[in-house]
Amino acid sequence: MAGIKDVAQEAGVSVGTVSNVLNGRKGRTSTETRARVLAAVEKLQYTPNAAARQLKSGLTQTLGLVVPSVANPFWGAVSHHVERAALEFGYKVLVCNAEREVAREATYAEDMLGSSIRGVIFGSSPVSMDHLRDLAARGLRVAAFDRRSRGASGVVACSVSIDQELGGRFAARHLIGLGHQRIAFVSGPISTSSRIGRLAGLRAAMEEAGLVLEDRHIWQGATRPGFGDTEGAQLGRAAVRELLAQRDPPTAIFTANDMYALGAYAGARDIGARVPGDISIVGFDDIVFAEIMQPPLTTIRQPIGRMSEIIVRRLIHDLEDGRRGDAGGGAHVDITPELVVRASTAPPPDHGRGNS
Amino acid sequence: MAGIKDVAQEAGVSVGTVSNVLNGRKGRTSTETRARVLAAVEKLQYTPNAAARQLKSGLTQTLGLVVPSVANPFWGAVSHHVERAALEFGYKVLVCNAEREVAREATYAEDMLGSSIRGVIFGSSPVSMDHLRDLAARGLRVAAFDRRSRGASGVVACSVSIDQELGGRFAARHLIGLGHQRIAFVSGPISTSSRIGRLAGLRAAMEEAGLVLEDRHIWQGATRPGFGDTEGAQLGRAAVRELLAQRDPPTAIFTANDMYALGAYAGARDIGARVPGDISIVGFDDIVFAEIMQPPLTTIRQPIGRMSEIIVRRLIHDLEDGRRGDAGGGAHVDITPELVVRASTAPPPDHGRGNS
DNA sequence: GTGAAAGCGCTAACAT
DNA sequence: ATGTTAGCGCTTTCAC
Repeated sequence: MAGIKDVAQEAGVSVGTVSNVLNGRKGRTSTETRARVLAAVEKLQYTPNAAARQLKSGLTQTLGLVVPSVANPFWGAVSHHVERAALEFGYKVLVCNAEREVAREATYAEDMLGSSIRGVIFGSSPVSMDHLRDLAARGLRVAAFDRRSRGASGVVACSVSIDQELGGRFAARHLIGLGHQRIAFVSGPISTSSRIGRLAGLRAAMEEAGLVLEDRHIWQGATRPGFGDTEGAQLGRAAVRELLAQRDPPTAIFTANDMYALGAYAGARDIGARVPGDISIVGFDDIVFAEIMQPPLTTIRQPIGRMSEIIVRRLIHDLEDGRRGDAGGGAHVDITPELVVRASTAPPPDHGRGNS
Repeated sequence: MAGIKDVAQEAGVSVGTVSNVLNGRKGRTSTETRARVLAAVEKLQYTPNAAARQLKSGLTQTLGLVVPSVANPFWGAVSHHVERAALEFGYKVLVCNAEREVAREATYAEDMLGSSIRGVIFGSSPVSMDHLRDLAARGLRVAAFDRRSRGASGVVACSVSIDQELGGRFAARHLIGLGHQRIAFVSGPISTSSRIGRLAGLRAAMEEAGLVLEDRHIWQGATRPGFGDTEGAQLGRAAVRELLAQRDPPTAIFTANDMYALGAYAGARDIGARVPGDISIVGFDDIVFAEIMQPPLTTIRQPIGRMSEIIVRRLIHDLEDGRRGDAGGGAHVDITPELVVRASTAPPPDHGRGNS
């Protein structure tokens, strides 16, 4: 591995000069020297050592992104958009897959601190606020994606999310408008603000319509460790089977994300129920597969391209302003979600016979 | 950010001692000193600076993983498994998303070289062998996943892949056994060894059965830059529409991966063709969605858990043995793929009327 | 315009 | 058992 010294020697100049042509202001080296240095760099296949560079300068042009599960294409898409947005500012992004395990999230955060990464975007996940507070106290700029910075002002530098509750309302109103009265909520652990919000929206809209969301219709699956890839789909599948086995089964299901919804399709098929004939399903996120599924899934879309851009811009701005503490502390941007009606929803089977 | 000096001062010892208790052999510090140091670390929330540490030691416990597209859950799953396998050896993995762009792949590789990452696993993608050769020459250990190290012995330290051609044969034989005679191949650019191999297997099996794979049945979509997330699905969708519009349309389609197959479902639906009634579809990879789709997709499974483990183990072993050059140069492990028959395949529509 | 030299935070010899 | 010190490869004043 060639070092800067080798380059300097090869070009017959000092290391300082090499460093200058490589990243000092333009006017500080003669065209001729510069050419010689560049030639040497080329010849020696020199790659600057990032560790040394950042040790000296103390900062990295890298953002961390912690996502709960790469198995969910929603987060794959988020990674993609965040990466793209960061690139425009000359930043790289280090994507960490926490697999919805708090311990891994913590480990990664620790690593980042040690890697001079100064800004991290957390995707919705079960990490505790205390933990984030701790990180923030140690100098890490924390941003939240798809997760509200509730309460903890000063901890989260900025956050973006859609209005989760509104998303829940959109789904509920659509279903209620179709004539559904017994709507179930299917989710993994309801412990993130996004899931809590979605459920709250569903409940609120139902109550406004004079309906009640029964406890037995809130299906909350446990995340089994190592469930990995198939988690969401498996959970959704199991949920439908159990829900439809009830005495007074729901006629519609609203799921915490599209993965559960897709799994719900499989569950419905398992027991011979048709979507949307026997059971209507509304998902959340609008992942690529939503449109391709048969029937195409009605879902709540999150404009992740825009959201990614906003969070990246804010975080970097915040980082480079360098002002600690209160500055933009807790600035939250709320985005309006969008209901995408496709073919997984229809009036309930008994519609027009027993109701209204 | 507290440094090792602060800790030393707080604990009333020297930096060397702190370093020792943090990572020197156990016996070299008194229990009492160790306790004081640890207390100081705790109090100051000290996090060792990774840059400095690796600058000194010269090596990182980090592997790079370059995947062609996080939008394809197959690669999401691979990331997951590689990460898990690496963790067992105490390694982290830096996942890079090349988006099937050679330039990005190159940029990432450059970064890794600069970050003291010494081993990188490349997922199948269109990078040129020359480029890899260059990286290898500069000291990076290169491993290939799902891509054969054809020709270039000495460049790729190790590689794992399924026997692509055999996979193609499995798909073809299944289809031929069902009575299909006109089988199409749907893919993006056929430029990776994996795709080339799959196509070759299809062709070989057809020829063995006395069938011919017509050129017009090889649908090779161009990857449009920025097509991003939906690339595969979109391509598959367009392919089916075009293929079925031909005068003598294929009765079955074998796709280069499941994403294309899923898109193909949508394309079939667009033109009112039923799967498998009017057109049979066989995918490749067996991503989570394959089972959930309606109808469940017949596909060729790659045992990625096992493959990830093998490649990680080999790469790390190779890295730690430190022997340059010939050592295990080009060691390739071939895994047998598996045909998973589900419901997207059936005899061709005219079966029993015009044939055999 | 270019060279010399002082560290960045840490580890590993080497003293004590 | 602990302290001292010399760098790792680079950037960056500061002289020349």
